[in-house]
Amino acid sequence: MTAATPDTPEAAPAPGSPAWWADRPGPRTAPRRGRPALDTDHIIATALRLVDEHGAPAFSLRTLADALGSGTATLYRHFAGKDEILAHLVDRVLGETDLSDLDALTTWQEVLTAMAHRFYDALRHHPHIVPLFMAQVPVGPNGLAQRERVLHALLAHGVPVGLAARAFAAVGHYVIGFAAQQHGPAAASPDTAPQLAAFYRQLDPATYPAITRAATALTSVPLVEEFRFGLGLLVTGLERHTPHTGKDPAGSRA
Amino acid sequence: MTAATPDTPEAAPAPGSPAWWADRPGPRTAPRRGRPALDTDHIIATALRLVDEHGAPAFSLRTLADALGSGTATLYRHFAGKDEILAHLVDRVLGETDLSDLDALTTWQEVLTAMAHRFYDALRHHPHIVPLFMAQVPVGPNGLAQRERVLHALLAHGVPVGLAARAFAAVGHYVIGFAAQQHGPAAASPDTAPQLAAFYRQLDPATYPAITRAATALTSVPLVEEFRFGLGLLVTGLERHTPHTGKDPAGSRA
DNA sequence: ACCTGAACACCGTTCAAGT
DNA sequence: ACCTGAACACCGTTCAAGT
Repeated sequence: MTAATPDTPEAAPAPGSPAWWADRPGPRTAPRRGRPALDTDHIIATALRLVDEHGAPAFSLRTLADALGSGTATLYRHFAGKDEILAHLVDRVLGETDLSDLDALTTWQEVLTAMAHRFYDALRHHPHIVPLFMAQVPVGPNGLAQRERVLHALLAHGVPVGLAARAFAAVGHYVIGFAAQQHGPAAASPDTAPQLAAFYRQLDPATYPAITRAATALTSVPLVEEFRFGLGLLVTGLERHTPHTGKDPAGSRA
Repeated sequence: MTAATPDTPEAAPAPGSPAWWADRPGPRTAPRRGRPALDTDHIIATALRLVDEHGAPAFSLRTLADALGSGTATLYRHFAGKDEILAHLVDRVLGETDLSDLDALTTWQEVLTAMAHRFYDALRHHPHIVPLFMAQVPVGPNGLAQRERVLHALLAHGVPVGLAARAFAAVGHYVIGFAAQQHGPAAASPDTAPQLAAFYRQLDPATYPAITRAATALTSVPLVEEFRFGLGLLVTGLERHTPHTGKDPAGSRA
């Protein structure tokens, strides 16, 4: 906050927002002396387990406190409220994605594709968390670390910096949108595609001719194949914007 | 439910799910005789206004009933519960997008681009609704009508049916992902991009060199421009998959 | 000093009592 | 027959009272 935004009251930044994360202490781990009754990491890990097992609607501070053998008031000694706990859940899920080997890949296309698939896998592992990714760019410590790694790898492969940033954003949006609609919490079964196809085919072909045609044609296309397809579109489109593909062993200016 | 899914209890389909919409009465408008104290459309319109004005967290059946001059119990005579009302909200927002002129466009590229921009505009008008698009494919009556129109237009321009379905899905996922992260309810200001850029630039360049480089390079890129960029990637990528572009007046085999 | 039971003002949902 | 006030079992959050 240097000088801009003069008349905004900005009473308190919303948990999960950039301004809020900016006020957090860094990635240091043990801020409290002695042994607090409850460990912050332990709280978040338990919360994630509860959401994974019983779904977000069943998650409450009371169930969390019960699982920890504590009371709800105790949670407020570690977090400002429920929203803050949820923001930490999002960042923890992002932290489960290992992108440390991204620099070893040989083309920027592989970097983007690997990043998309691993992010997608993390979201698939925690379908009930997906809605929490809505509504803001995840800029917690883990989210920042991942973003840094991907951008670094793209830049290392000669992708112009503006293109790298927009490519990261476009792929990220695609992955979140895909995971949300195909693996969201409302999907009781691990694979809703067959149900959706059945629903489309059951529609009246007279009123929905194109939908029913498409549904029949799409029978038995695995979800991961559809994911790969859309991702391939983005990568292919990006190749048109790069000075050279990055695959070519002979640099353009060597 | 013909024969499959033998051991699933499937007590009641979740509101908004395909199975749930399948049980809804069609788009007929006046199912009740006489004049009910509360009109269904009026309830949804009021609910949408409340969510738009005060945000989803502040929306409750009690505030809705108050705005209608009624009691919460009365709402249960029109809807099974809050989730059902929210599912109708999603479909109503989709209904605000006018796609009736899609057939007049001359290329499938224009069809996809127009569809994406109009869908995006609808979501921008109702940022608090965006999270509700998570977790399921919107298959309410309006959602189906839009899907039918777009698929029809794509097929009319010679796009193979399998490609049309996957193109629709990929673009839809991209739009939802973009709108969710850039215009979600947590974004108090109408344009969070400057805030995000400021946040990135304030980071320590030593620990986040790539992010800070990218943030500086991306200063003053309008959001709509970034949206257009990712959308262009998808359309460009799709052109590689089509037998002929549909723009070229001379067919590839004439 | 640190923790927390119990209360507060809500919430979605139900149902017996009203008309 | 239709509607709904009032209750039910929750929720996130707070704070005075405990140790």
